[in-house]
Order: sequence, then C-alpha cells, then structure tokens
Amino acid sequence: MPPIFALVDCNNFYASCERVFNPMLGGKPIVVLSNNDGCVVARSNEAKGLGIGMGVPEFQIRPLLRTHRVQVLSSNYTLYGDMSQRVMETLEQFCPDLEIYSIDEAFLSLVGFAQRDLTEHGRQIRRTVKQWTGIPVSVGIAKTKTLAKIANRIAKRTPDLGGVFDLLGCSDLETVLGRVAVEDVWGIGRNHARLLNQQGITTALQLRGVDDQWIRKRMGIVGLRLVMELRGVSCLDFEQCPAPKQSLSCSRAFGTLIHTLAEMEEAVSVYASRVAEKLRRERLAATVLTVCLTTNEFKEGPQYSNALTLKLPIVTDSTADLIKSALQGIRAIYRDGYLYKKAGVLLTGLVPASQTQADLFDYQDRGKSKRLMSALDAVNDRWGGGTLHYASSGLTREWKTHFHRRSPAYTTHWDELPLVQAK
DNA sequence: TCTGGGGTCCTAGGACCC
DNA sequence: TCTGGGGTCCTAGGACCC
Repeated sequence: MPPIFALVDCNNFYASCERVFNPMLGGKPIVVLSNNDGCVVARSNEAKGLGIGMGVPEFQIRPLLRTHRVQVLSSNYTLYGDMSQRVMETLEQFCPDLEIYSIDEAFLSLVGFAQRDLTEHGRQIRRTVKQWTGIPVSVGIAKTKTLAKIANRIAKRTPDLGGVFDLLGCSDLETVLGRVAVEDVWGIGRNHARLLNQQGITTALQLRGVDDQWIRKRMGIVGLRLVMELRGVSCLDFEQCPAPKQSLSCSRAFGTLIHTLAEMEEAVSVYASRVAEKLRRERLAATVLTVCLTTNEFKEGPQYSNALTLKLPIVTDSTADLIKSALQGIRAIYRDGYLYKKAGVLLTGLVPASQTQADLFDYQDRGKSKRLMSALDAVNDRWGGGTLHYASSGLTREWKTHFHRRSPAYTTHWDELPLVQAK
C-alpha cells in the first residue's frame, strides 16, 4: 500500500507554551530568546508581523521590541520539553505509528485511514491536541514527507483551511507547487537556493521538473531524493523507532568571558557532566571524546579556537571518566592571553551501554562506578540538575549562562506550579 | 554591553592493504 | 620520458534541519 504521511507541527511552539500558562500573553507579540538571552529563537504571529526575523540578535532589535511592547522571554526548555511530551502522547492516541521528528513536530502514518475523510481526521487531531494541551497545531497530509511539509506550511499560512491541508485530495497540485518558493522546500538551504535561483529555478514546481542527471551532479543523492519526493515518489521512510544516536554534545556560550584556565576547567567539567547524564539516559557509552573552545568571533581582539579529539582509555558512561578526559583535552589546547566565549564537549563512537566489554587492564571497580552514577542521577532527578556534582565543576560558576527573563517551570517543579485563584 | 545549541547525512581525499 | 587497481576505513568539511 502506498504510504500516506501527516505532518503535525505545533504553531510557534515555544511562544505557544508560554501562552498556555500565562493567558496575559494572548494576542500580544512574543519572542523567546536563546541562551544568554542572545538571539530570537521563537516568535508569535504578532511578532512575525512586526518583521522580527528568526535568529536575530536581541540587542539589534531592542528599540523595536520596546516600541511595540513585545513580550520578551528567556527560553525555558524544561517547560517546552514537558509540553512536547504531552503533545506527542496525545498524538499517539490517534495513531500509534508516530515518528517524533523534533520537539514540535511528528509524522503520522495514515495508511490505515485512507478510506476516511483525511481532512476531517486532521481537524479532529488538531481540536484534541488544543483541548488536551493548549497547544495549537497544523496538519499537512501528502504522499511523501517532503510534500507533507509543504502541505503543513500552507495549512499554517491559510486561515481559511482551518489548520489542515490535504494534498492527496488537491485537484491542482501544479498550481500549489508553483506558489511555493524553492527556498521554502524542506532540504533546500541558503546555498542550494542560490544555486537553483542562478539556474532560473525559483519554485517547487520547477524543481520537480529538473533533469535527474543534473540534480544528481549538483546536489548529490540528497538532491535527487528531494526531487523524487516532490514528484510523489516516497524516498524518506517512516521511521517509528528512532535510530541510535551517533553523537551527543554539550556546548555553551558563557555568560561572561573566561580568561583563566581554572574557570575553563570548571566550565568543561560541567559540560562533561551534562553530556554524561544524557549518555546514561540514552543507555549508551562513549569511546571517543572531543573538547573545543573558542573566543568571541564577533568581537575585536585576538581570536583563537581549537578542538582536540581523544580516544577514551575505556568505553565508559561514567561522569568521572569523562570529566577526566575532558580536562586532559582542554589543558592541552588552552592558551593564555585570550578571552574565551564558548566551550563544548562532544561524545562519539557511541555503543550500547549493555554491550561494553570489560577491559582486561581496567582495575576500576565498574560495579561501584555504576552504583555511584545511579545514585547521582537519582538525586539530581529528584532535587534538580546539578544538586550533586563533582568538585571540579566549581562552586561559584561566575561564567554560567544566564536567563534573565525565564518563566517558571510550571509543569515540572512543585514550587512553581501555576496557581488558580477562586473568585 | 549585547550574536544559541544540538543534531544528521553525504562527499572527497588520504592512508593503507592486498 | 611514461603512472596499477580496487577496496576499505577514517576524517574533515559542507550542507541542512529544528
């Protein structure tokens, strides 16, 4: 049976999450900022209407924000992660064949629903998600993932459609694709858009009609697959079980610039701890670790960035082992005389934790380390991340990332639950 | 003063082996 | 004058996504 994809995508997800718990934000322009309140990472429709672009640095639009009384919020990933889970659980009720594609979107396989009115089915999904979670979503339905993305985009931008657009039932696909700019097609980024425009290809319809050999040569197998998808030939499969992770990382810009090795060691130690926690949550272990650091590229002054990749002495998921190697790496590449803006720790060569082989020359008591990590994770789960940490991560953390305008953890912290006042 | 973070896949080129 | 060829593995860099 040919596949049918529905793409369910939350509208302005982070801004919508904030609105669920703060109704005062309804109808107002909202922006959500990245770490250190640096760049705009989410905008409500009203903010988009003011011409605020995605990824714009906050300081550049400060006057505009003030003039239009835009509500400015720091990002609250604890809240968004929890709301995402609620949305996905709701979607699962409709369709157990769910591919969670990102924090705010999922593909559903509708093959079994082909006999039904798909548009009505989509509307029901939409109503239920809104009612159960408070989050508005749009639904795009089509024969391929790429076309479902396009359908979703149209659903989102055309109020008359009621949030759902079914390209399968569309009688005039050519007209629809003719109105989609090539740079808005999923998988076409800035560079490919420039290349295509130079060839006079400016719409999805034109892209659909390009020569196979040409696209294969200029955009590789990825480009050819994309064109096939536009033609309605499904090349990107539905992936219900997420593929095992290839890498895990933690990198962050500092709240204030760092100029001593001691501070850098603290930061790298914290990042190694974070990534170790992620590793254990995924039930994986690492064999390779990379550390990196960099100065502020936007600022005048001497620039330096470097990275070092180490093969870990043993396959491990232990925070202590990872901190040890990360510190060894950072000491090797740290140079005095620079103001550092950012550092990171990346783990690769990941293997399932259960399959780690005991090393003949590993004299550590692995059982003890495992019990220690379980206790560490249990305490931090219960009392909040970082409650229990290694001494190398420091106590002052003056360099730490800041979030000056963060909303409360409404759904995940007892002390921050929203209160409802009875009249 | 002030510019995010975390991922994926593909490709080309070099090293190495037989 | 006068080059071997083919396979595999690894890495760095590019492009893209949310």
